[in-house]
Amino acid sequence: MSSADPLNTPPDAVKRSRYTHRHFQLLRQGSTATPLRAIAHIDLDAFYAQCEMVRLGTPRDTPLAVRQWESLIAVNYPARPFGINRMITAAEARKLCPNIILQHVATFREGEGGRWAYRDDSFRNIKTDKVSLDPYRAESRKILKTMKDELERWCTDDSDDDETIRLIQGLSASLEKASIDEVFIDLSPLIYCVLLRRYPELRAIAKDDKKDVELPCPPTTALQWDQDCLIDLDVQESEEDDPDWDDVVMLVAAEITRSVRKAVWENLHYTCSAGVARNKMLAKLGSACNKPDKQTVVRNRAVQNFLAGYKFTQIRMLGGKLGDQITSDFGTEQVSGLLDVSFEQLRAKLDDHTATWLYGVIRGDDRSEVNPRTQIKSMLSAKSFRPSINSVEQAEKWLHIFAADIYGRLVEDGVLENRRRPRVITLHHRLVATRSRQIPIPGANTIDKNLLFELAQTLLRQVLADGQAWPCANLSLCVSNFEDGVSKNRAIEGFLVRGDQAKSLTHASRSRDVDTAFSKQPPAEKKRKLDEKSIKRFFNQPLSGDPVPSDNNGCPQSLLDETSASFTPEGMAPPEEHFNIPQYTCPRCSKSLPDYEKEEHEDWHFAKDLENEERQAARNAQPQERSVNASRPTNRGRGGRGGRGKSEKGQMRLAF
DNA sequence: TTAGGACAG
DNA sequence: GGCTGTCCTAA
Repeated sequence: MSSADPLNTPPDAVKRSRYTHRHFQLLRQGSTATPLRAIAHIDLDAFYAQCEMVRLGTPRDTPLAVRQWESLIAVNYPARPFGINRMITAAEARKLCPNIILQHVATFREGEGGRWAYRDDSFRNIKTDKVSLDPYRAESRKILKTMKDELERWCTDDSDDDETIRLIQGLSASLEKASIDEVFIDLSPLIYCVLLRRYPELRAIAKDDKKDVELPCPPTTALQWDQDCLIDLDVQESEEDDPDWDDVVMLVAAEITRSVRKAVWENLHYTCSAGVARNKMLAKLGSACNKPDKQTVVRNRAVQNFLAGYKFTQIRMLGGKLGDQITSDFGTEQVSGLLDVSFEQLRAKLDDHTATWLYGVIRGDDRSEVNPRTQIKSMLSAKSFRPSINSVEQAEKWLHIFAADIYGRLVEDGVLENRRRPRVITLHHRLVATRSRQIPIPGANTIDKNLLFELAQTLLRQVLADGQAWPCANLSLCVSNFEDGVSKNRAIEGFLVRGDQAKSLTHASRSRDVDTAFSKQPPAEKKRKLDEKSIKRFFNQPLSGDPVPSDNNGCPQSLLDETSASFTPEGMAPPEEHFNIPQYTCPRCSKSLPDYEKEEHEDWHFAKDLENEERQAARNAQPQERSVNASRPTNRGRGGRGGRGKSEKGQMRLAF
């Protein structure tokens, strides 16, 4: 796309953008297909170390590391010049930097209730204490909440006129918690808002039906990049060229990202680094480029240059066995080395999906969605034994601690209020190889420490009966398969009965939470023995040079069409525009509806998504259709259903 | 549904 | 290396 040569433009022609009205409109729903998409990856700098600095009030320039037994699990930036990293021991760190603060993580201790505490002597008590990462989980929730609030601020502006309000109503950025210290944010809908406000010429065409007409060029000849780290442009590109809309998009994305980082700093005193780019893969690589406390922008015109410098094993999903196999198959670890390999050659060694994905990803094409997941799907409490333990009594002592740990976390998650509860409990046991046993958690019982312990005990007995159990090197207890509590199910069922098409889906809403239901993958055809299937979560859409969208989330091209009758829920849409009542524009299908029908309409989308999900699963013989696509709009729908107070309240509490 | 593995931070 | 967490697949 960056190879389009502006010099080919006839000198007397009006200069047009390379991007069309359609590309711009697709920003609105965060389509993966638009080249104007913008994703941020934000990564907390040495997160556990920062948590301890905040908790202890440590000056910013003081070296500090977080200790877990004799290991270091996080090292702050001031400590790094001393040669301290996560590979060395606490004793070695002390030698390298006598003044370093070595803060041990909080621990549970046998016989001291189910509460963790920071203890001066925990590192001497590896045999009786169990690590607790709860303080970091709590800080992570606060940070996410702060980020979410700041993003929310970009959605509304007091100076917005009615027209703008109508166009941007209901839009928000989706935020994916990728781990305890990382998030992905799909900034596309926010950028749509900002561009509409700042460039009235775009507003004028928002209603235009000539979607494939190029946009006018941005009314600027130079962008102010002085606050960000920029990746250099590809060789054939020049900073002297006038910016196009994708450059403007990146500039706004960087501005929003900066404001999110600023909010986290000002409210909570955490620094973070960020990458801004057109997709998750590039954003993630970008965030690691300038640390700490900086952000890096990978413009579209810099992508080839940026990627050429990487080993492909640094790209997500290629850091393991698959990356190793590719390295040996093609005799190179470099992205640039793989660029010389033809698609046919890739296909000769890899299955079609992997080959297609790899071919795209090393060229900067990644269509994976930002999945607005915030709820945790499993909780695990684990302990490694060195030396190994050798008796049921010892094992059960740990089961008590695991049960207390998990119970405490479940309480924070809302078990007491019946919002969510796990349905399965699993015990993992490791000798040399690892073995596990799982059983359902009886739905009739109230979950408490005792129940968890007794179930764990049952599992332990099964494992013991199963074969050799001692010595045991590692034991862990995990609860998973969460289901939503009654309040939420009632909400779901309440609207499921209105739509005939959704009736068959009742079980889906009952049996798993929304996130799980929509991230399920259809089975695919047989693969090579090497497990390369996990890669499929990146195959969202067939790769194609054609940027025209082919969303398969349930309202395909009709997203932009006024004639989306076939997707209209019976009796829900007004037959015509009602100009004198407040209108709501659905961010999913751009349909205008009276405000009072907003909830029902969103519920309908939700039900439709469930249905599509089912259909996708049934249609698994078609490898190009990935159900991953169904997840984002659905979850977006969830976020938008704030009017349905009960479910949303539960989610907020759970998430943050 | 169950058990186990890959991958990541 | 220890402790999490997510997603996927074979049976």
